[in-house]
Amino acid sequence: MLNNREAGGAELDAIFQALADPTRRAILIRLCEGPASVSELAKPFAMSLPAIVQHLQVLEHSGMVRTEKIGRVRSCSIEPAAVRLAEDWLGRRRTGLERRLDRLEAFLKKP
Amino acid sequence: MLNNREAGGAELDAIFQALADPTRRAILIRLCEGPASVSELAKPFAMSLPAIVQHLQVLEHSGMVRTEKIGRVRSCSIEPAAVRLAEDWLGRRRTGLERRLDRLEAFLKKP
DNA sequence: ACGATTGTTAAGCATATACTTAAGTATTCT
DNA sequence: AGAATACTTAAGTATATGCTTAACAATCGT
Repeated sequence: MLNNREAGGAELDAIFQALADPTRRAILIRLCEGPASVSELAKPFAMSLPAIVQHLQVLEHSGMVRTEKIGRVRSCSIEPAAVRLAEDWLGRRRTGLERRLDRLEAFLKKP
Repeated sequence: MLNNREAGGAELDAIFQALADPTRRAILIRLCEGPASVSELAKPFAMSLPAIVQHLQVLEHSGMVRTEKIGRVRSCSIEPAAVRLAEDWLGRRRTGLERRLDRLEAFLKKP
């Protein structure tokens, strides 16, 4: 049987899982502008603060967000390396596909 | 409040959700090699056939896989456009981040 | 010290996910 | 026709997810 290492491992599980929710994607978009506190992040949403904290935990567990508590405020920032992990996985699929389509094209063009 | 259009919409929900499972990612990897039937796809896994069919339904709902039944066999193939949708979303985050880091760098280098 | 701010913890709930087994349907082969 | 193949459908189950409210810390400004 295939294990999940071949498909990219538990790290990608957590990353794509985190990306699968629109609230979490919106949080990531916001964090691309720069670090923010929990309540700053929560402000745009019609959702309780604990709900946002839970989303942040999912994002942190995925490695795409890092948080640090200073005094009473927790500062959240994005971790580009983890984001790139997901992008790279998709990129590898695409290049695999392109290779295959090139071979197909070459085959069809044979004299 | 932010709606999920700003975060990319329900289409991305389904795509990232589909990507969040290692079995489904392994199926996608296999489909990059070319189309396959349901039981061909199922063979590498220690899982019942209905379980694989359910994974395929998730993938199909995400738009990343297209299936067509011919006779008694259902042929599954990958849909590169949907895969690219996810990659592009991540790419936009990265370029946003890079722009920001460039601005930061420029600021730090000011005389 | 006191009150406001900022976040945390816990419990509960409704729905969704990832499977299973058992029984069915449609095709193809002989 | 009858048996084998390739799914399909249905029903059940265990765990995970996305929220909620209520009550509890910790820290900061005055």
